[in-house]
Amino acid sequence: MSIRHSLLALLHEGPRYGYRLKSEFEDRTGASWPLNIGQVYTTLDRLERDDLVRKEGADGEGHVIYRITAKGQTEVSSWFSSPVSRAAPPRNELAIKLALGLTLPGVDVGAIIQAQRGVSIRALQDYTKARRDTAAQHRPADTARLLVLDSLIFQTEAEVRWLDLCEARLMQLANPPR
Amino acid sequence: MSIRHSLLALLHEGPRYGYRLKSEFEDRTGASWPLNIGQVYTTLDRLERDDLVRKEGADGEGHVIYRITAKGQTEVSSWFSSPVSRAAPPRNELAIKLALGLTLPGVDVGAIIQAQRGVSIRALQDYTKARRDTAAQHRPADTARLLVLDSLIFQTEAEVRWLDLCEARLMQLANPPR
DNA sequence: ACAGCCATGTAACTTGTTACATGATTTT
DNA sequence: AAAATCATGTAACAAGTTACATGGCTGT
Repeated sequence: MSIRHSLLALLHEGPRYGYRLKSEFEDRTGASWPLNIGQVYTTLDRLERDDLVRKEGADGEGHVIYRITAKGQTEVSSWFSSPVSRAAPPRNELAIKLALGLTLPGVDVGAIIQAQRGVSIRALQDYTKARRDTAAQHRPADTARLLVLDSLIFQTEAEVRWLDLCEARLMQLANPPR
Repeated sequence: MSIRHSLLALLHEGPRYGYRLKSEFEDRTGASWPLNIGQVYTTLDRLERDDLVRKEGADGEGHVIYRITAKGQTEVSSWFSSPVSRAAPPRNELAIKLALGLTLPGVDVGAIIQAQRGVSIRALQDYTKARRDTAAQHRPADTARLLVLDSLIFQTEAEVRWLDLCEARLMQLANPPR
């Protein structure tokens, strides 16, 4: 539901055409989450189907403009005002992999942890570099991109620390304290 | 692809029937990620379609048994031996919401942050309680469940700290340093 | 008798993803 | 002249989710 709501939120600011929605989304969230342009058009079709936006012919330059409806505005407001539910957190593929690997014979969990730590630390460096390269202006879009990068950095740091903990717990399992 | 691979991984240990796969998955990952039983059967159908498992009539008790194929075993091995890619991290709905909210007029980002912090801290308490209640035996399945809870705890802690940072950055934006 | 778990499935649906086709305009 | 970007769309598909239907078996 992220893309759906994101496009709707951007349309809340004013009528836009598809390609511009893609640009604006990426401008605000950075290159971390690229948005396939095809996805934009299919999502717009579905938003229109659900009466959240209306397709309007063409503007001066011949662009196909979409305008948010009253129902769409209600939807955006309720999206922004309701917190992201932590009742059913998204499945964490890494955690699942380690948890299952631990209980299955013939899986070298230690090797998985080490390989993953390498990947995560490299990702962390990339994010940190991207963060340095992001203009520290005080334009909202810059701040937005910084926040997204910070979020990825925090998440990845937590992942690395979790991997360390897993490794420690793994040793406990190998040498169980009597 | 998580569920697909999880079921395949469990079948790697030996032939199973659908309902048992659900139980074993939840036994190892805890109640954090419930697995809808319907999902198990549809996923098994698709695994069979892709020649990763084979449906075998019935065992002694009349259960519909699935057995992993050679192709399936290859798939499981490559899943366990390849790290989770951080090249295209899953979209973080919370980060998107804040980033967009920051650039849009009429969105009270401060309120979002506070509401979200409340939700996250409550989730953190629930996870911590669940962790205390989880048997600290040295059975692999217990360790697995502990690791999953630790993962959720680490992630949520990181989220709370990130929210604090967002709040601080928000004030900077409101009172830009000359 | 009733609730709850065990057990198997189907149908309809959602979001998201990719590949493809097409063409105009702009930059190198 | 060629490459890149702007711009719109369609078709096919994947994974995941829910609701529904069905029935046996077990414990209270």
